[in-house]
Amino acid sequence: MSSLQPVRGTHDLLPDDSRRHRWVEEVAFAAAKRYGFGEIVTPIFEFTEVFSRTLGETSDVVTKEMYTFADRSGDSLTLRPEGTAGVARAFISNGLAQSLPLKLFYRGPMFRHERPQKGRLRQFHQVGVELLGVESPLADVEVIALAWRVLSELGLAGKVRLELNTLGDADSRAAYRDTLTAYLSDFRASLSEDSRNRLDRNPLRVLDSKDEGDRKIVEGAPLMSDSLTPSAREFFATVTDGLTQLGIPFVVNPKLVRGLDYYCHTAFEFTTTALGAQGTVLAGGRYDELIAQMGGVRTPGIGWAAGIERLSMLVDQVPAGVRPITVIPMGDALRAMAVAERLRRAGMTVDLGYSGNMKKRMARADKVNARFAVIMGEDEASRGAVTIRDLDGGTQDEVPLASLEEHLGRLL
RNA sequence: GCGGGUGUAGCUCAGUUGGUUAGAGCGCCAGUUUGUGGUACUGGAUGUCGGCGGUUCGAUUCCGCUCACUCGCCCCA
Repeated sequence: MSSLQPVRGTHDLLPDDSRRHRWVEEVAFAAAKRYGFGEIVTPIFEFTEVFSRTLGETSDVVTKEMYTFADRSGDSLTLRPEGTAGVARAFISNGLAQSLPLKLFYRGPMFRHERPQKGRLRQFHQVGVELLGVESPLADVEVIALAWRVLSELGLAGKVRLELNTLGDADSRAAYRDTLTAYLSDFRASLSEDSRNRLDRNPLRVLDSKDEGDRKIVEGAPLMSDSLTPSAREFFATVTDGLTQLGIPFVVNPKLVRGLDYYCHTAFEFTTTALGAQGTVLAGGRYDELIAQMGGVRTPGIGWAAGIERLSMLVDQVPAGVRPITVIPMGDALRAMAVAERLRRAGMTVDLGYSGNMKKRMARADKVNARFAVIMGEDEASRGAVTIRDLDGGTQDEVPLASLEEHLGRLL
């Protein structure tokens, strides 16, 4: 192992990648703000129990994917594998039950010790939202609408598909779990080994098994929708009606389940076929019992998270950045830097080479995609002037140095 | 964590049926043009042939291990 390689599953974002990454992040944040969300920034590590108690002791994330370590005082800490648990913890720590409903947006790195693949990293980045304190299914509709808005503004509306399901309330889930387990147990011997394990630990997961034999068995399985209590059924109907009224396309997938234990009622996923095995691009659901489970006052919540790397791979092109102005000195480089400073003070983006003759500096201007070059030659200097060259048109004009900002301002 | 594929210059890739100085295109640097770019032409630099070990007179080429990436499973954003 070479120590000059990045750690497995981590990645450097060079300026071009970074521009794309930030753009995705900013589009999401800007949309969230329009829906009334504010940003929350929580630590990237927490006490281990923040995650182990909320995500489910048996979930894969907790049992084998967390970066957990003892710090110098012996506390067990964990690099966050997802964002919701930390937001829930912050909600309790800060007594935010006083200010409901609460709309929070977050972004940043997450860590999971998985086997890396395309679209699956050990340090990856998410944007996400949480809406806390609203019992009504209208919250579900609005939060999904925001997700759809974000994806649309990233130009991905045609590339993703919204799948929706309900996991019901606690009573519905308990009832369904029983009937499903009873059904699957009859086929125990024919199930795949993975699914036999799932049957014991989290039977709902058998539903989305990819094993051929399992799928046949699952086809005949009882559906969640048959076990729903009347109120859970009505809740889900309001969500689907709401999405229909807002013109957001979706398909109900009765086999859609969630990996993390805290979900109930609405579960949804935006998926794509363009990323191989990593088809989920944005996913979320409702978690009414999470905060109570963590020891806070029972506060319903719903949210989603999206993987920035996965979104970035789907995005065709990001808007170009600002084109700079290049200042090219023929003689006194310090004088040029002073002029560059003047232009920057006036709000302009200015590139200034550090060396080279005129030809070199012009070539550099081209490479940084400069819009104009300000040429500071000795001839012009003697007249108190400077030349502005239009790099697209190839034309140039001499203007007084004193009014350079004004001239450039007109041209830009 | 399990199974398959790949690993040669900054990038994309060719090549060596095991044999002396390992190639192309793009990019980079310099020049044709000592005050003018994006084109063209000329020249130049750059590789522990992923790493370690083995077989061999000799390995970038064969074998083993390892690391990384990648595809599928698992899981998930």
